[in-house]
Amino acid sequence: MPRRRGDTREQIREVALELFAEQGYEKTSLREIAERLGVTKAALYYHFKTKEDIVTSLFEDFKADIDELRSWAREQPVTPELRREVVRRYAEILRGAGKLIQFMQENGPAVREMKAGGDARERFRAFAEILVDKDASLPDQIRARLSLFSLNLAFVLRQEIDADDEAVHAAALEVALDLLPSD
Amino acid sequence: MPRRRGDTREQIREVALELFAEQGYEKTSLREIAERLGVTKAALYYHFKTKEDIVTSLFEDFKADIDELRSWAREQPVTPELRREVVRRYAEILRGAGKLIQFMQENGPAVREMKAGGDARERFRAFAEILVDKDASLPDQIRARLSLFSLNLAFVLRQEIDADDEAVHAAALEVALDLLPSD
DNA sequence: GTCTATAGGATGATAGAC
DNA sequence: GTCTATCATCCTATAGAC
Repeated sequence: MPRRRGDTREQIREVALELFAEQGYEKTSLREIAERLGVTKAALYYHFKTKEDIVTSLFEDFKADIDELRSWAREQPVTPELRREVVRRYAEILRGAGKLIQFMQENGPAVREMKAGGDARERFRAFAEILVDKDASLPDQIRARLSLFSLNLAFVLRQEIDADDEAVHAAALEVALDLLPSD
Repeated sequence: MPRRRGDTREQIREVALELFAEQGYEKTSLREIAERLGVTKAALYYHFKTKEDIVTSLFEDFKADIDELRSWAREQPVTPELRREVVRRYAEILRGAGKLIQFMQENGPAVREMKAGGDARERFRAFAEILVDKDASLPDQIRARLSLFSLNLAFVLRQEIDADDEAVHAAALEVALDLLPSD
């Protein structure tokens, strides 16, 4: 059965993300990705210039979503309600990006060294500055970071807590909103 | 200048932890560790049977501290004050283990596959069950996990927030205590 | 677009001399 | 305890045929 035209690139992305999230970036070889797809390594190199290029491609949609949210937020006056809305929208973006978040979360050293990873971390950092005043107390600074983190963490906790994804997600969002400065 | 007797094993541990935390487990080769110490790879293999064995050794003190805290906690009646005290003592244990925590945190896939790593994660999981009732609400479940996590996270945030380590640590502890169920 | 074949190198680990 | 030398295996990446 032949692969449908234009499908291969997308299939590489899917399999790569799956493996990167599951067993890590370094431990996942291009040979393994190719084998799962029933092609050779050389075929991968036709679609992506390097291994890192696959990661870059994986981050693209996520980066675009985050940038859109950030530029929207920049146009609004900073109020407690804006902050809550930013967290809600951020949570919505994360929903579709579970494996990417897990990959980012659990492959710090590898991600840090890649351009796309550094960009994503920088975006994450920039969000914290929307959620809390620069001169807020240290505990509030930490709470704001933890708020974003609680959403990321939901993906890890789902495996540990016995409850369905929808419920965990809703609960994580509730916790995240509680962690914002009350002003 | 000759190395002092019995020092080499300890020096290997120090350099390895430094590199594992900084650039990741997989990206750190035994050659690199040996080079930093001015010895050869073969010398490393005299002190440790495998690369994973170095990690096992790194986790040993931490595991002992955690086990002691857990068995102490088991003998106490579960009250809100016990929970707060457990978090305080956990925070104290983490203080001396910054790089190990960072390594654990940022090398999920590698750590997960190693016996010592799995043990450490299991201990972490077990702590959550002391901090919150099994039948507590889902948000409270998440908050309890996030409480422990906030302490871990302090080590990462120190680099990002402009404040001295002592202050960040104290603030992280305050946030952690706030996240416990109020009962 | 996908293949075979291979370059060029690093890696974890071991054997055996000193 | 530390060394030299080596093994077997894996890796990313490329050249060139089909």
